[in-house]
Amino acid sequence: MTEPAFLVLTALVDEPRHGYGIAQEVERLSGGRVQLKIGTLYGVLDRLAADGFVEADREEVRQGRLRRYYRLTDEGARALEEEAVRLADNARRAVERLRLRQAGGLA
Amino acid sequence: MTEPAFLVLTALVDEPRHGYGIAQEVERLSGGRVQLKIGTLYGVLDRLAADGFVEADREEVRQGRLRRYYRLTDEGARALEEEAVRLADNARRAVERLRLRQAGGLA
DNA sequence: GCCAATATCATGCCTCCCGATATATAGTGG
DNA sequence: CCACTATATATCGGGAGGCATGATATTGGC
Repeated sequence: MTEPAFLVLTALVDEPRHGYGIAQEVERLSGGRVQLKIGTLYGVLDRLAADGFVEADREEVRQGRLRRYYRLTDEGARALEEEAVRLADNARRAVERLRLRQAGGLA
Repeated sequence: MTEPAFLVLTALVDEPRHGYGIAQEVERLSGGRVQLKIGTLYGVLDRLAADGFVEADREEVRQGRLRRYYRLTDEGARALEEEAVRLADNARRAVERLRLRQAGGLA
């Protein structure tokens, strides 16, 4: 799973959000580092929907503009959790090795 | 940084390795989950070298076959560490939210 | 002559990036 | 009231980058 997809799923964990809201939440989640362009976001959402990880929640018309809300499916929550475990494992192993390297390099 | 690139850098933290050795170490590191094809691996190595994250260490001829060893540069070590922090952050935030969701869902 | 180990190359696909476009309403000037 | 523009949101199309995969080259051992 790519980082944009991972962050989109994370943004949908607590509540359904619409496209613009997801983009803003992803930016917030990543500390401003990841700023998904709107065009990028909808491609990501389409793929996640095709995988069954998110689904349409409802549509609202807010000030004449359509808002389509997406929510995380149970399958999406499972996939996100598994991916989070992988990321944490990868990070942990890299950090462990880097520590050993510094120790060895200084000796 | 993509996962293949991340794992290749991690595989080179402790000592220089040659192509086949990197592929085997990546498979071991990932618990058998990531099996880089040789063709994929060299593309990843080329890009990492272009970024200055790895460099050629030495070449050996072992049983008539060329072995080209690569080593991690200091810049590569820094990049790996930064990426590890990002991965850990992403994973931590996702897990936190998922926990809250379960708590909320069960209430 | 065939097999194993290792590296290189070519092709295609998938995902992302980015810019352009569509739409409806609110607001603003005439 | 009408035209124009700005805003919020969604959609579409082209292009680039990175990975997957299979084919090819090379050398020594059996």
